[in-house]
Amino acid sequence: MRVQKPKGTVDILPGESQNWEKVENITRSFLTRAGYREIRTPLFENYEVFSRSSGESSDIVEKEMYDFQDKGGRHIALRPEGTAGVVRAYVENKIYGPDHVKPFNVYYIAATFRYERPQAGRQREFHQIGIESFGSDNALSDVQTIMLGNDLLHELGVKNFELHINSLGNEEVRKAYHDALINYFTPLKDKLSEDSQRRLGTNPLRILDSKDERDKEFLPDAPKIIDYLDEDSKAKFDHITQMLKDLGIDYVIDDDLVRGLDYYTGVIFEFMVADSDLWASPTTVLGGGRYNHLVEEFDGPETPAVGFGIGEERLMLVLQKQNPDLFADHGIDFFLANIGEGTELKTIETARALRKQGYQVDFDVDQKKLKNQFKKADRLKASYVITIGARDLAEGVVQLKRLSDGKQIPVALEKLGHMADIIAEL
RNA sequence: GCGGAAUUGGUGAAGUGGUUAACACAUCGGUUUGUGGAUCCGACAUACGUGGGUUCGAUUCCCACAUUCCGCCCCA
Repeated sequence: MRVQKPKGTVDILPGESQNWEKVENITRSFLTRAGYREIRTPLFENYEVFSRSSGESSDIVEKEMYDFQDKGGRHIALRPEGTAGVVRAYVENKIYGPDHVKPFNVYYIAATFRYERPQAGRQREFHQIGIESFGSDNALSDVQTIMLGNDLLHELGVKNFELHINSLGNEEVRKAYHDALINYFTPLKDKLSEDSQRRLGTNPLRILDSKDERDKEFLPDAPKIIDYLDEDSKAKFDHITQMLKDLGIDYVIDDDLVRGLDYYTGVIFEFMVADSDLWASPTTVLGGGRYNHLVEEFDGPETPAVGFGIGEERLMLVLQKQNPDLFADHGIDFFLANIGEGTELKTIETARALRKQGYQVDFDVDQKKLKNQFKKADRLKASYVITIGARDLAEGVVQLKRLSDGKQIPVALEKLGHMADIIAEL
């Protein structure tokens, strides 16, 4: 049988997988220090969990969802984003109850699925790193969320990202702004690109984001969301941006910033990376915002919330380019080479003992010639080779050799239990 | 969903309608058996994404499909 992975999926093989581990370990450590704990929710949910929260008319729901009927006739969907499932879990487990400390802060690193045409940094199965904070509407929680995104990217070594932020208001504000955009663009309809003529009917906000020159000339005079915000939203947005300024976090206010999901209600933001070697136009690596009504949508109590999601594949692309040192391959600590009668057992015993001391140790299970064993040690990028030979063994020693400079010393068998000391002497 | 390009061994690749598919790297074996990253010698594609067609004959021409990549839509 000739097998092939499904379109838009990838195998992450050894060599690559350790890079992911590295990024994920740094991320987990970072978020744990910030008081976020991991949540794991199902890979699939009832279809409605995603269709209702993301917006029935959003592209994600209309054409990108992996959904199917299971054998029990249930309409199931693979998660196309992380937030909805977490909100569902929050409500279903009654985490809004008094037993839980508020805000309730969680993170996840999870596989996510969208039926799309694959491209660089876009797959059908991909991974999102996300955080969500439930229970506070204070600007501090918005600022902290943005700050964590900023600091995490810095800690990982992303160099040239730009933070774009904007504010969407409540339901009424969005409605009024939506209408204003339609009123503005409708008379211009014939001059707009085909895509934007279509957007006028589906999602006029997206016209603001158009890359088509025919559209761009009309954008500067288009209505700005900021002029439609209510006083509270405006004051809060100012408060947030002021704090970012005080924290030394650079940002640009981006009137044209819109996000693909319907549930955002307040501040929204994207961290974008411009790298022409990677993408033709600046690409979002991290995006998020405030969503104060989603919990209610799931029949939970009124609960403000804010969060973000990182596209892990895109993050990896950027890091491999901008911080390759992070992925340096250091190889193993010891390779055990053995030669002569009766050295096999001593070899595997020594491997066991050294591993117990915390070292990465390997040896040649195929027992090839000494020369081949050394070659294998080189291939494994071993720092040291310990040669266990029958002649030496009779005298109670093994040979320890540092491969970088070839220096070799005999080591008494009894001392193998204290490898750190021996290496210090070498 | 729309438009474009690509598809030869483990890797990078050259190449032609017709008897041995170049070259390089890597790998494996050897260079007389206790020490590597050097040199030298040798081995290594039943076959050129899959299926069909044209042809006496196709890896080379045509068609379809698949996958990958690029741009758009959209998004992480």
